[in-house]
Amino acid sequence: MDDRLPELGDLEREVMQLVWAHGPVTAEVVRERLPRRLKESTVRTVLRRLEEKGYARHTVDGRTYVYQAVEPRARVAAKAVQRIVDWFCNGSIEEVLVGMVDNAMLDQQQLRTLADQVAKAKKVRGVKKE
Amino acid sequence: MDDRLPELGDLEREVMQLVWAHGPVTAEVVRERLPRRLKESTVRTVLRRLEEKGYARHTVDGRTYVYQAVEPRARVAAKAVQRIVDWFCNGSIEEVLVGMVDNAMLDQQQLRTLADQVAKAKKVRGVKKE
DNA sequence: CGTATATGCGACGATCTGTAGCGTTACAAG
DNA sequence: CTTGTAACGCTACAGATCGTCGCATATACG
Repeated sequence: MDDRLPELGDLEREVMQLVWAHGPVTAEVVRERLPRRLKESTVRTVLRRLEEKGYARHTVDGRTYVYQAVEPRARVAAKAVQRIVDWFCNGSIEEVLVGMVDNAMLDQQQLRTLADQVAKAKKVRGVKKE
Repeated sequence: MDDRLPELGDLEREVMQLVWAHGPVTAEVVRERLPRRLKESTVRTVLRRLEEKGYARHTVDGRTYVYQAVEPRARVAAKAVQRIVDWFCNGSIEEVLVGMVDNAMLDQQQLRTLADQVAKAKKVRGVKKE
């Protein structure tokens, strides 16, 4: 229940972004969307590694592999943050938040607004829950 | 004003924790505090790399190097989080927070409490500012 | 059954890390 | 001044990642 996903390299993250952005995708689609022009095999290797690392999963359509994210972007981001919190602050989220305010990345009002939005978001789909 | 600190390895992070925990320290002190028994040169190398990466800085006391953190732990953690937010969510902190609530790492009430604590913390040392 | 095409595998060089040996230098005692 | 000692930086080296491919292979389709 606590799968620690491995870190991603720059290209890997870039590709993962595409997978998240454009629903299920094929290596070819990813290749087209990428800013740099990479060889098909490069893209496929990245996709495969992404799957090994647990970020993506594929299904076969004819003879084509279609990849899609295992977990939504927000959840993965949240886990990454959790890891940061563990590494640096013994799990004290508060310390991090304070640091962010300190660093002017976020102010109290913003934080409060977030709390409201989050509450609302949760309520909206809170019933079905997973 | 936007120095992106490089990532740290496990040992590097462990050592950095010690630097943060026990004020200015020498390689010897770090070595003693570490759980594993490493050679002095190993510790020195890590400390030096930590300095190259911008996490620590040293001053000379006699013929001994005394290391201390460049930035407080909370600020570094905050930057790390900021990076995550940029990577995964186009800078939308909200999305991450929602993800955390979703992931049961934190609930709305906790979030609200944090907002209060943060506001208070800021007020306490808000005047003198840095 | 042959051809085109999508796939996996293996590889290579660059970088990062953990870990340490070693030559060098500065300071204190003889 | 010479020498022993302690602290330092430098260089190294093996193991893991990552970005990037070339290539042999498998397979749907005509």
